[in-house]
Amino acid sequence: MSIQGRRDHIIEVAIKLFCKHGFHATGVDRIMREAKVSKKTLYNHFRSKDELILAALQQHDSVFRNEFMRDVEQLSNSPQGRVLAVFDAAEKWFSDQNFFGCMFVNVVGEYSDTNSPMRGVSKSFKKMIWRYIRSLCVDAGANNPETLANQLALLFEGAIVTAQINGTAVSAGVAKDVAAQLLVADLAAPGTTGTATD
Amino acid sequence: MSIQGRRDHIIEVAIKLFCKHGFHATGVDRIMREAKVSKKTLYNHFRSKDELILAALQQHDSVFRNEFMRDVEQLSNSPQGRVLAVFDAAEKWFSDQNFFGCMFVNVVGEYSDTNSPMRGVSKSFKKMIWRYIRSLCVDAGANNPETLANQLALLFEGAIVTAQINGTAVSAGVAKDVAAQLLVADLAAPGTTGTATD
DNA sequence: GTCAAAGGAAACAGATCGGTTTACTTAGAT
DNA sequence: ATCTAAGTAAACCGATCTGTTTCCTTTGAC
Repeated sequence: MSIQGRRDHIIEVAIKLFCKHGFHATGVDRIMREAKVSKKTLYNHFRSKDELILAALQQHDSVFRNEFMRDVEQLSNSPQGRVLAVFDAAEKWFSDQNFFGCMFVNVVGEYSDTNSPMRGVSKSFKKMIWRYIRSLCVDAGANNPETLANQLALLFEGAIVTAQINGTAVSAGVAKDVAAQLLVADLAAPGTTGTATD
Repeated sequence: MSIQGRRDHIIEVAIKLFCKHGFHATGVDRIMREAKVSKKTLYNHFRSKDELILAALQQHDSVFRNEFMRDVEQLSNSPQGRVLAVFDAAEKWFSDQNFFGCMFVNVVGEYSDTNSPMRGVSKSFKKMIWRYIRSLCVDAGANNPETLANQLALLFEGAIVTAQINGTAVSAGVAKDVAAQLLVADLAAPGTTGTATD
């Protein structure tokens, strides 16, 4: 296996374990055992467990972003339909066998220090999601895309956590219903300027 | 100090540490040190760390429930105002120096086993919140209190997580705006029967 | 074929983990 | 005053934690 492929494999295994068991509960020994890699190799690729966590978060950001956007765009072709398709993509995500909530929410629960690099990655991930939703709102012709994106992002977040705790994907449908109401309300509304929440 | 008071004091310290640093990251040594209690005493009150975690969750459930409901009821006197006051109480909560997100969301991120007692406590906490919101909706004369409660609970959850990640309380205001729209829409709607999401 | 870089297995280090035990002290009810 | 229940401090247990080191094998470029 190539050197980069090995590194990616370690990260992939780490992501799975971090999502399932959390960050402090997942030891380096377990990651190397399940990745079938020696400890020396792991520490040759990552200077510390914290750096591996950061690399895992960044990789997950990239992978999730691509898969999620692809799903949304495949689920609907109309601009307004895509705004709502966010919640269909969410439902698919929640239904996955390996859904354990949002990795970026989970990491923030274990690292409360505001200056922690993990929190920085989480914030930027959520901002990326918000920008994506906003772009969908703009494409849909929203009068207040920023405000609408704030609202939809909140629904999205709530649906994730609710699905995680209750172990069902139905929250995605609830969120989608609200999203549809908010979208039609916005399209009928006068164009006042909204602001971002972050 | 009374025997019950000592037990409560340990739990209180444990809650603070679990919220701030997470569950796996908080060792019993640190809890006993900060509670100024010997290890023998701690294990005299709790058979294991897991039992202490459970006791902390249950205690937090009770304390939070009472404080939150009191806040909501103090923030508004009208039935419809109280539905929205949920988000004013949330804003107050998010603004607290010691706000580190929802303890019940955080614990689920560290214990993914569906049969874990921690997850059971989390589910029942969220169900309690949902029932409270529903009762407020009923009092407000909602046509579809169950559906409306599903929607408002989702917004509530989203506001919590967003406040936790971004470190600001503005998400409460966003959620409140949406809640107001949903409430007026419900009051103007025909009475179809909704269902719970859990 | 040779040589260097990388990997594997395992021992090792020092700290911390959850949890038990020992020996001694305190406080309260009788 | 006495006796018991509960407390403390600290040693101790085996396991696990992150991270390093040693020694030996593999592999790929030249």
